[in-house]
Amino acid sequence: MNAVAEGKGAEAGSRQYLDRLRHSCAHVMAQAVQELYPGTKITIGPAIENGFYYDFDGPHQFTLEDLPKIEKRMRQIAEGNHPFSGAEQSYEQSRRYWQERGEGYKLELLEGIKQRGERITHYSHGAFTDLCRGGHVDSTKEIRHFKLLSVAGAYWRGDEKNAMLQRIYGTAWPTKGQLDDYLRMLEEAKARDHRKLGVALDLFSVQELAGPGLIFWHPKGGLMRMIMEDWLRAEALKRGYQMVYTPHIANVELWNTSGHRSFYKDNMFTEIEVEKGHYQLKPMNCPFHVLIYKSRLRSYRELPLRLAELGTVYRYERSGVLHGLLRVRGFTQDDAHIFCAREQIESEVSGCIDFALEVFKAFGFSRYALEVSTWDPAQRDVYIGEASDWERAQAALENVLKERGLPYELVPGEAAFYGPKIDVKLIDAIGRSWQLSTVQFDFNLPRKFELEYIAADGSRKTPLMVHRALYGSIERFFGILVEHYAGHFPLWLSPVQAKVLTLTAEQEAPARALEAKLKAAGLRCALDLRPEKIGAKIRDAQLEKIPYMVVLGPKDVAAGTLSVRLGDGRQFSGVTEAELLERLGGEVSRKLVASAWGKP
RNA sequence: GCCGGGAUAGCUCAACGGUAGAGCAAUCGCUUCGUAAGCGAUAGGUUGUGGGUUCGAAUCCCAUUCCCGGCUCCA
Repeated sequence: MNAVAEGKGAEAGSRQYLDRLRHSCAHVMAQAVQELYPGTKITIGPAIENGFYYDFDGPHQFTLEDLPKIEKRMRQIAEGNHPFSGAEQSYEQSRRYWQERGEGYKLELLEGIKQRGERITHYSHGAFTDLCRGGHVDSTKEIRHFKLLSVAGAYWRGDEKNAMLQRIYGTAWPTKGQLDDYLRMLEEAKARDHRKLGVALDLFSVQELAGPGLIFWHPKGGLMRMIMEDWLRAEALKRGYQMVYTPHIANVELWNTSGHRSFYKDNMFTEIEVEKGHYQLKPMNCPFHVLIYKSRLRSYRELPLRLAELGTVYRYERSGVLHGLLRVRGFTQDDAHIFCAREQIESEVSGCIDFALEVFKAFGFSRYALEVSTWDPAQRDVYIGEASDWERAQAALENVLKERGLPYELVPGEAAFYGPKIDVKLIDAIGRSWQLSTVQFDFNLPRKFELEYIAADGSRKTPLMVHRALYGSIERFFGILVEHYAGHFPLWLSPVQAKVLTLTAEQEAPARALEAKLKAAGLRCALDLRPEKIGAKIRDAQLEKIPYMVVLGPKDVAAGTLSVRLGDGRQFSGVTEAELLERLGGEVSRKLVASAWGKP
């Protein structure tokens, strides 16, 4: 047996070290599980984004209650200070080893390794050995700060035709501080969960009687959505988009022409029969915008033609994947399709990126990650369209980002079959990333629908089509906003911007007058006249996450000024009505979150 | 769809084979009070739904709907 050297150049805390630590932790977990639950078969146990998992198959059905026991055993193993060591094996050696132990999944993996002609290595620590390509820490004693998090089902090799395995997830970090930070982040994420806040703030609901994945926007959520839509429409018009409306269903012939009936069939709701026609709910808006384009002969002078719509689409999603507002069956896309000439693609893509950055800024996202998904030239046949168009479009996508100095990741082979794209992942307030905005080329539909325009030289040409969505889905974007702000929305989005709280019944008249003035100034204002103590009124307003609380008591009325409390608890006294109005108005127009306002 | 876990008052939860309860919210009174919960009363439930076991089911069994954690997929 030849010892295998591990590449351990990377320093502690690096991505490589984290992966090694977590993967090592997975090995230790596999050992603990096999000791505690004899007869459990091991499969694979990789490091992932923030931790690791191991998939098992066995007679014992794992539950959350098992985790502390497994953790305890893991600690004992880790403290044993067992070095990790690897050794190359012959195929025969390895096969015998796993056969003796009845580890069928390992034998299957071994066959794969053999077929690919890769080295077969076994890695061990203490009494435990795994078929593994390596990547471990030096010793189990480095594994100290970890926690098992959850149990879940997972298909062997991710294929639903295969056996369902049991997966245990965990997280591991080099220091206690990092582990605690991560666990705190998970707690924080739980507290901000848009599904919880959606109920607490009365924003939206899902109704069992209506069906899963269908969203009911309540008055407060609906108002916020309206503000988001109005703002986006106004921005779109400024940028030369033209708003359109299209139907929610269309004859199946449309979907046959577009190709959706073949490549998107599994995600479409089934047919509705009406008289002699068959119709289907739209899963995408694209073909509708294409039909508007095609409604008459187009000239190069009209290009770029930017058609935008807040288009509601319906997609059949399998019941198990639905998730609050983030994954639903009916949702509204801020969809636009830009029809342009080849020489216009760079400026159009640039305009889309510009618009996207404006959206992020407006909603307080300062961090994002960009991905350019290109084709895999080795698989030429799976893609539609001319190679020259692909190359040109991909170059345009990259050039725009380069010119702006925006860092991006190139992901070859990730393009849709109909065109390359830029995806934007937003990073929210607690560091999680969300895929939202997308700018995609579509080489399919212009061809399928035989789109054309008359060029300057009188010839007929096929336009290029760029599909772009910035919010992506209003439902999803809204859900992310709720979590990003933890329900403390900036003033321009807050359903109730200010609430006037009276101390005693004496202040009713001045409070009503103040409310009227704020409303006249276009602010969304509420009034709390209940005969409750001020502390109770403050508490209720805080729980509603109202950004401005205006307290009106006898002293304020006598002085002719107001006492203002901000959502973050800061208080200001002696504020005049004019100051309050100016402050609120300025904050709304500049889309700021409540910030410094002199000294309390 | 699949694996696992759930569903009790508007919300958060208790009761786990023997008459279904609490806090908050709601309603009605009293209290007029200075920055996160004043006091009292009232009302609110075919325990998600349908079936079964049992003298007796929120509790045990089966089916079903929806929700949650994942797999897969994605806006």
